[in-house]
Amino acid sequence: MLDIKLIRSNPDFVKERLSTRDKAYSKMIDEILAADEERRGLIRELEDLKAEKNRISKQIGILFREGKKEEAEKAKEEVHAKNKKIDQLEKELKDVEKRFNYLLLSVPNIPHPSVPVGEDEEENVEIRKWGEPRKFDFEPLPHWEIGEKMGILDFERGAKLSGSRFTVMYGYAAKIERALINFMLDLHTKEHGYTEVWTPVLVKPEVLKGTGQLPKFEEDLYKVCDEDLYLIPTAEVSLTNLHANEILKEEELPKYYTAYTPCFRREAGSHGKDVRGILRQHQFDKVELVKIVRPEDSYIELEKLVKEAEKVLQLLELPYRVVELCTGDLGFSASKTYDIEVWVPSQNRYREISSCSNTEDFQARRAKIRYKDKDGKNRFVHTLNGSGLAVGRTLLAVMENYQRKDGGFDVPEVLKKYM
RNA sequence: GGAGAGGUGGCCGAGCGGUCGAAGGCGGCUCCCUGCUAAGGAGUUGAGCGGGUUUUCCCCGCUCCGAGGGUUCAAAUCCCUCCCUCUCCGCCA
Repeated sequence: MLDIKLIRSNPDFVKERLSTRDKAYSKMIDEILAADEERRGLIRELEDLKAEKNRISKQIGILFREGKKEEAEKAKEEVHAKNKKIDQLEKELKDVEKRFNYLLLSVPNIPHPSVPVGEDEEENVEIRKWGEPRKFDFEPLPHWEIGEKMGILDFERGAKLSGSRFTVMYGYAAKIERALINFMLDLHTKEHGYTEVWTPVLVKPEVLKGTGQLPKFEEDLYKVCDEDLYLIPTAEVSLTNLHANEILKEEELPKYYTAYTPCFRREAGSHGKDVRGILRQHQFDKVELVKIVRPEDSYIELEKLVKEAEKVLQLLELPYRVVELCTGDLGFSASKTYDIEVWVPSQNRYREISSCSNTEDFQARRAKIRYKDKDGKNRFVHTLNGSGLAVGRTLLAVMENYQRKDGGFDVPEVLKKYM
């Protein structure tokens, strides 16, 4: 959520920055300003009325004590009239505020000035590459063929149980999945200073509002039908909201959290995309990294975060590249995002395996995560999140990059002690 | 799921329908005292919003005592609904 005071005081700046994402936001800012104007007018009127009412009410107490019954009764009449007006204005205010809040919650974050301007992923900028894609002396197979031949990936039974984009893994695949999770968590907790967290995967709507999935992206989420709970699309949701509605002490910052959780996404709107294999599933495992930091540290922390995620691929010896997302490809809550893309031999291209973002105070404002600074002032923290990494996609990358001519594949050295 | 108890400021804990944003204690901060430390003394210390003034100083107002409704001129205080925590029972991985 953007600061309404920023929108109010500098609408042209906000419009200009948001138009790098999509031109349509200009109109939305105007609507917000209009609603804000209306809202504040009502508040002013209401507060004056309430102040007056409170004053008279206090008088009534005094009058009764002094035995001045008639005067008190007269004053009551006066308050009655005020209450009628107050009720009416409050109803109006409620409506305006509902509209205002919805609008404000529907505006995406402002891209950082360093973010390249562009329309879509075509204009993302490659920052660096690591490793050399392997030259095969045979035609590399896609992971689904390797998996089916080995009998460790079962798409048919996945579909039988749950429908398309659900997979069953047996033996080796299941075991590597588990090994990868342990390997990643160990790396981040032992080498990078993260605290391992285990969280619920069903959360309340306000939690999803905090990180920006609601109210705008409800169709991407799975909702439980008998209760007001949603399955998390990423552990970023539960980790970031750990400190919702809290005022932290400055000394407590930064906080580094990592968690393994399954993630659930409806993948509405991606029909026909990546339908084969385990690249895009409704349920997948991910080890997530979340940082809660002081505003002045957040961009240094973002660079560190990307390196920490990259480290996983380096140790697994999987070739990858880092790209910076352009304004048009930036996620809703992000100010700046680096994607890490791993080499996928069967597709002869790099595919996203991690996304690392600084949301600045966008989520902090929504979730009300603050800290008390040295002067005793409450300020919003900055929050960051990144995949460290998407586990299923890592498994797929291992299977394809480490495949052998005989149809099997090798296990990366660092994983062997986890097997 | 059943029975009972309870949800008040960073924490603990009082609270009669008006004088309660809330006693008291702890903690924090500032100052005094002290050679240092400890002890002692004085003061101060919630959040959000709107407005004024203007900027990082303050002033005025509104709202907030789990959440949402209701009664009343007036609710932390009375009533209803919901949520959560604790104890006991039941059920269960």
